[in-house]
Amino acid sequence: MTSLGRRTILITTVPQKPTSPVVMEVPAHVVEDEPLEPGRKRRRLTHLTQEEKMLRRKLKNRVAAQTARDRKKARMSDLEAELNTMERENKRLQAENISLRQKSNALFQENQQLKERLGQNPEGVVILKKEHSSPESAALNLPQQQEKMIALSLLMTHLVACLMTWNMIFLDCSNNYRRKRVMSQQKSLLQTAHSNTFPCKQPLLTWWGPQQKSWNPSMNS
DNA sequence: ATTCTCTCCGCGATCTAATT
DNA sequence: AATTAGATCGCGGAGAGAAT
Repeated sequence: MTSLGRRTILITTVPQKPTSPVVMEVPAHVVEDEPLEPGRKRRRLTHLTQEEKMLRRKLKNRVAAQTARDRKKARMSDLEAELNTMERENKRLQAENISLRQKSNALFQENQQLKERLGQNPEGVVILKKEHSSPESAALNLPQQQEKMIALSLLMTHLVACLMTWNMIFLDCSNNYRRKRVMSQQKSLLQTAHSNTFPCKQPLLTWWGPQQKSWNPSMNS
């Protein structure tokens, strides 16, 4: 226990709105806590009267309520920042997806044209006849076997390119799907911030504290 | 001037977990 | 099991600013 003098406690939590701050006269020994003994989490208040306990309770509750509000505000602020970041990323990925689809279509068209020029049948078997040899190879006087090899390697290159492009699109789509699911989880978290039936078993966010950007509690000192 | 909306705050009730 | 300190929730009052 410390001094027995009375102390004026001035509580102003919102500096920009200093409307009628609560001024209370509280005996110092009611609110001034000595450090807890090691291992102990709660202090005994046997040295206080019932009235002092009520007073202390009100004061502590007031501070706790303000702390809880600050904590909630910080959580919401962090969630909103994260939501904005994810929305921007989603837009970027959608644009990239469109661009990749366009490239894939262009490559597919080019591949079709090359197949037609080579006289390929639907099963993919190349039928090269002497009268179908290209004017380019005729001009270069390339042997028919050599022309066949070039045509085959061109075909293979384009097929591999098509395959890679489609693979990229598939991966991109699945990534987008995963991101959308995370975003919807975040939104539902915003809506049920204080619900007891929290849907995620593994919390996505770290707990409120000095490690967060928005840590700026307007605590009563 | 009055009404409406938003934000902040304090309080009582209730819940949770530590302590006796 | 009962008690109790601390945390959280929901409500209502007060003030500020916008809308009418």
